[in-house]
Formats: sequence, structure tokens, C-alpha cells
Amino acid sequence: MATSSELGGGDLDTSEKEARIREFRRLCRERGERCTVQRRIILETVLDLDNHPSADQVFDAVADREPGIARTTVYRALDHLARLEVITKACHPGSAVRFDPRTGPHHHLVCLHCNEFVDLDHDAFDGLTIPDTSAYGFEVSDYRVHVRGMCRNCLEKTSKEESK
Amino acid sequence: MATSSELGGGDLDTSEKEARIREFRRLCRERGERCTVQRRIILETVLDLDNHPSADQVFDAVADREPGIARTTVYRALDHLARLEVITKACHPGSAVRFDPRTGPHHHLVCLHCNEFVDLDHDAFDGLTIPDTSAYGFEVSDYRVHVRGMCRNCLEKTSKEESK
DNA sequence: GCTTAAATGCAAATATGTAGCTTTAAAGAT
DNA sequence: ATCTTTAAAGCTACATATTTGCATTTAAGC
Repeated sequence: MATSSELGGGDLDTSEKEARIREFRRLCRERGERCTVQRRIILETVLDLDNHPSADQVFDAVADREPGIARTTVYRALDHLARLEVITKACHPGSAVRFDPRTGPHHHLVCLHCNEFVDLDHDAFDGLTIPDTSAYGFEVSDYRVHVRGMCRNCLEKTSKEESK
Repeated sequence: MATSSELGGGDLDTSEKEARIREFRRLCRERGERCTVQRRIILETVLDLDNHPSADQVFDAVADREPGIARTTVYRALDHLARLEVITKACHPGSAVRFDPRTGPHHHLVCLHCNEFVDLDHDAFDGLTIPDTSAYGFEVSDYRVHVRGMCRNCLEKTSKEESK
């Protein structure tokens, strides 16, 4: 049975953050792209935020650290970071792209009513056999399991509606 | 190994569609909600579209069948249908909510570059042990596996860029 | 430091989703 | 079949999320 420690997402510690930033520099060099101050600040900010922020949420957080930064820059940088796979895009049921500082294998618990979206680690989901999609021309990088349902808040709201 | 029949999503046949519409009527009655012509047309349209349409894509398709219909109505009806679980929201990495005519267990292949999103059936993904999330107050309804990576088109584009 | 192209910043456009309010019509009662 | 009630449709305006084009700045190699 699952333990409560499966749920929730911890922040990255300092050395892990530094390693990620070094990795980002390396990838930029390798591909002849630029490691600008903005991109670095944006990356650091995403690594500090743990709850799958949208681009605008990242923008708000970044604007505190680097007041002059443009919204567009944040959108473009996030896309760039995702292309480099230093962060990833999260698949979720809402409108607005979400970014995930975790790049390694893990899964998500997702509320289909309010789109709450939290990390979930669960051994039974790891090491599954991935289908062969080469005939389709698709290159698989990883997989994520979405456990879908309704969160506590939405359950309470729904039962209140019904008792009215 | 996976066969190619795992990939792609077939349309629903006529009897399956009719059953789904009856189920919709039943749920509306049960809950004292209305089975309007618009909602029925919108449901039928989603059942006919197979590729996880956005609300606007549904609106365009519906507008052909029912010219006067308002965009807002489509947004609201899709939400309603998802609440009844006659259709579901799909989790994907783009901006814009996607709807899925398939309600039963199945999985998805998703391109993290262009957000292409196709159905995937794969035995190894079925019957997994779901973690116990009751302590968290979360009520699980089902799960989906997202196999993530890059589609043929994006692979080709990327390699072209590099050879420039 | 100088050069150059990639990236930023800015402004405007587009895409996506929501709210308030009036009118229409679904569903049960008469 | 008509009447009544109220949920839902339609319309307009607004809010949020994202993209695009272009002038300006700046990272990175010489």
C-alpha cells in the first residue's frame, strides 16, 4: 500500500540546482545558443517554484528578482528550457501551459474539476514496458502516469451543492 | 512487442454513439438538468471528432451543423458534459483544454514539441495498482499513461535545423 | 575592444476562456 | 395543449494566455 510520503513535491537543494544550471550552460554552448542572464534567472526561478507554475506565474516570480524583464522573454525562455530538457512541460487538464522543474521519472495526481496537480511517486508505476512506436516514427523519451479524480476541496463543494 | 494496432483512435460506431446519447439524457433527468438540442449536437459532434479537439475546434465543427450557436454555449456545454463524465477532459502539454470522446481506460502518445496527441492502447499499462490517496482526501476515478517524446514531423524538422 | 547573430524588449495581434444580463425553451404541472 | 418555472442559450464585453514583428541590446568568439 502507498505511504503518504509518495505525495507532494520537495524543492531541489542548492547543489542540485547548481548542477542543473551548469547543465544548462553546457547545453547552450554545445548548441551555439546563448546563456543570457534572463534565461538563467528564469531557470533558477522555476527550480525554486515547486507547483508546476504557468508561464505567467513564473513571470510574476521572476519580475520580483529582475524588474525590467519582459513577459515575452519569460514565455520564450521557458520554451527554450523545455526544448533543452532542463525543465519539462507538464501534461495537465487546464488551459495555460504548466512547467515542471522535475525532469526525472515521476507521476501526477490530478483533479479534473479544479485542475489541482501534485507530484506522486509510486513504485508500481515505474519500470513499465513501453510500446514500440518506431513504426509510427515517434521517439519516446519517457512516460508519466496521471492518476485522475477529484480533490478534497471539489468533493466538499460537490456534496454541499447536492444537499442544497 | 507492441503492434501497430495499438495506435490511433477509431471513431465510435452508430450504436455506441446512440447509447452514449441515451446515457446523457438519463444523467440529465437524474440530476434535474436539461437535455437541450445544443447540448445534444455538441455531444454528437465531439463523438464524431476523434482527435481530442479543443473547445474552439468543437465550436467550428458544431457551427457547420447548427449555424446560430454561440461560442459560449459550446464552452459551457463541454464543461457540463465533462462534469457528467459523458466525455472527459484530456491532460496534454498545450494551452487550450482538450476533450476526449473516449471515457474508458486508454492511454496517449504525446509530442512535447508540437503537442500532437494520439490514442494508445497497451496491455502493459492496464491493471496497475493505484496508490492509496485517501489520506489526502483525493477520490481516484482512473488513470492514464502519457508516453512522451517527439513525433516524426518534429524529428524531421529538428534534424533539418541541425544540418543547416 | 570589435563583430555578428541570437536574444531581449516593446507594442500590437491573436487565441482562449469567463461574466453579466436578457431572452428562450425544456420539463413538469394544470 | 397550454401554463409556469427556471435552467440554459445567446449576446456583448471583458479577462487571461500566448504569439508575432521589428528595433535594440548583448553574449560569445575573434
